[in-house]
Amino acid sequence: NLNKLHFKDKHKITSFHSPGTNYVAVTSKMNTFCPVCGDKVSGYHYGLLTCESCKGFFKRSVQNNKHYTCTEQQNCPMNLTQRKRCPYCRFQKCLAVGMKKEAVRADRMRGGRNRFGPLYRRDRQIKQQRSYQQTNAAPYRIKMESAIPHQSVTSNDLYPADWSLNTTLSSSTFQQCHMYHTDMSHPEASAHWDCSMNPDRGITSSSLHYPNRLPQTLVACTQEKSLTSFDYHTASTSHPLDKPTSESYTPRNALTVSSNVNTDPSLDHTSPLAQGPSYSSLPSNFLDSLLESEQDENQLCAKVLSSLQREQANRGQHDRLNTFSIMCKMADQTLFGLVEWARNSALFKELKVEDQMQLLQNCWSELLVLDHLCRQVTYGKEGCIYLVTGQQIEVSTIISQAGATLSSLVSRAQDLVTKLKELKFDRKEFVCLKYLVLFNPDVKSVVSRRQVEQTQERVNRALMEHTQQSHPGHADKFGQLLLRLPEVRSISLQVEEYLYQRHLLGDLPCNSLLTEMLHTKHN
DNA sequence: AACTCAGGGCCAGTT
DNA sequence: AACTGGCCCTGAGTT
Repeated sequence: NLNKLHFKDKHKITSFHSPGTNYVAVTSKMNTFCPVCGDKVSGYHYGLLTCESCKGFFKRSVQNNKHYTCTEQQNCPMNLTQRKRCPYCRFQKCLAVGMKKEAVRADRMRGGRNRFGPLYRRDRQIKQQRSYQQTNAAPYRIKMESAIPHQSVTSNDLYPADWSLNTTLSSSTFQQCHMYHTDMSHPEASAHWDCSMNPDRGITSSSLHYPNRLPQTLVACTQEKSLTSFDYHTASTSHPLDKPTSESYTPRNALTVSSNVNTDPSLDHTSPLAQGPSYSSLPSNFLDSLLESEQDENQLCAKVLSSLQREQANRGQHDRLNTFSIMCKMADQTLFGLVEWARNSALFKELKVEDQMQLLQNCWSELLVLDHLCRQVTYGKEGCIYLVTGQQIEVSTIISQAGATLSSLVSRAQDLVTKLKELKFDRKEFVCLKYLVLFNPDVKSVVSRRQVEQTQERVNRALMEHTQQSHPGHADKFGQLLLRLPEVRSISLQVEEYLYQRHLLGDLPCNSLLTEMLHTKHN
C-alpha cells in the first residue's frame, strides 16, 4: 500500500518501478531543489516546484495574512537549516522566486485543480526536454548524479572523477561535456554560500604563491608615484596563469611584440591602430586588431583549470577549498587574464603607467562582469551559468542556495544576458564595450585625460560603425548596447560591495588579486 | 472508472 | 502559544 509508505519511500518506489516518462518526471523532481531553501522538492506548489515545508509555510503565511519583520538587513541566508530563523526573509524569497499568493484559496476548498494546471504542464515539458537534451549531450552528468551520493558531496566534487585523474585533459573536452557541478545542488553545500554558515571562514591560502604579482604593483602605485614602467612590466611577467617555470614574457600576437611599455603604435605603420584618421573608414580592420589581443577562451579555461587542480592537489583531504573559495579563485584568475589583456593592448600601452593603474583600478569589476556576460551570451545555455572552467550551474540552483545579495546579483546578470542575446551581441561589440569601460576619462587623477577620451571616442565610433554595418536593420543597436553599460556598472559595484563584505568576514582567500583590488579601493 | 496531483487540514514535535 | 513540517485527505482534471 503506497499510501502507507513514507513520502520519500513512495517516490523511490515509483521511480524505481516506472521507466519512461513517469521516471523522468519523478527523477527530475527528486533531483531538483526548492528554490526557496534548497530542500528536496515535493511537487508543484503555488506556482512552482518547492519543498513540502515551504509549501506549508507559504500557505499559512497567506491564509493567516502574516506580516513578518526582519531583525537583520532583510537579506538573511535561506537554506535548509536557517529557513526557520527569519520568516520575513523566507516569505520574501517565496515571493521573489515566484510563489503565487492567488493560488492559496480564499474559500479553503480542498482538492480539485487550479488555473495553474497548464503552467505546470508546460514547465514539466520544458524540464523533460532539457533533461532529454542533457542526457543525450552529456552522459557524464548521469554518471555524476547517480554515482555521487548526496551525503558526502564536498567541494572536491567540483572536479568530476576524470578531472582529478587526468590533469592533461584538454579544455575542449570539458566544453563538450556540459558537466554539471553537484556541490551547489546539495543543500548541505549551501553553507558554503552563506556567510553566516561558512565552516571554512578565515581560510588561509598559505599554499598559494604568486610571486611579484601585478596587484601589489597596482597597490604600490597608489602609494609610490615613482613606480617605473620597468617594475610594472617585470612584475606582471610572473603571472600566476603562466607556467611556474616561465621566466620571460611571450607576447601572443604582433600587436604586443614590443617590450616597450610606452610604444607609440602610430610609429608602426603596419598596424591598423596606427592608421590615423583613415582608420574610421576601415572600422573592421580596427576592430579586428582589437580582437586579436583577446585571450583565447580555451587557453584561459585550461589555465584556470590546471591552476585550480594544482591548488586542490596541494591541499590536504580536510583542507579542500569550498565552493565559494573556488569561485573566488576562478574570478581571481579571470581578473589576472583581464589585466594581462589590458597590458597587452597597444592602445593601453600608449598610456602612462600611472594612468594604466588608475584605469584598471577603476574598472576591474566592470571588466569581470562584462567578461561574465560575454561568456554567457556565447556559451551559456538557457537557465544555466557557464563558468570559465567550462562547467555549467543551473541558475535556479544558485538562487536556491545563495543568500539574497548573491541571488539578486545572479538574477540581474541573467536579465542582462537575456537582453544582450536579444540584441545579438557579438564578440566585436563585446571588445568595444571592454575598451569603453577601460578608457574612462572620468576617472579622477588620470593625467592624460585627453588621450583616454580620444581613445574612448575612437572605439565608440568604431562600435557605432560596426553595429550599423553588421545590423543595418537594427538602427538602434548601438544605443541599446551603450544603454546596458550603466547596469553593468551598477552590478559591478554591487559585486564589489558583496565581495568586500565577504572579505571582512574572512571568506575571501587572503592572497588574491581580488582582495587587493578591493582593499585599494576601500583604502 | 481509475488515476493524478496540487490544493487544504491535521497534529506531533519544536521553538 | 505559536510555529514547523511531514503526512494524509480531497476532488477537478486526465487517461
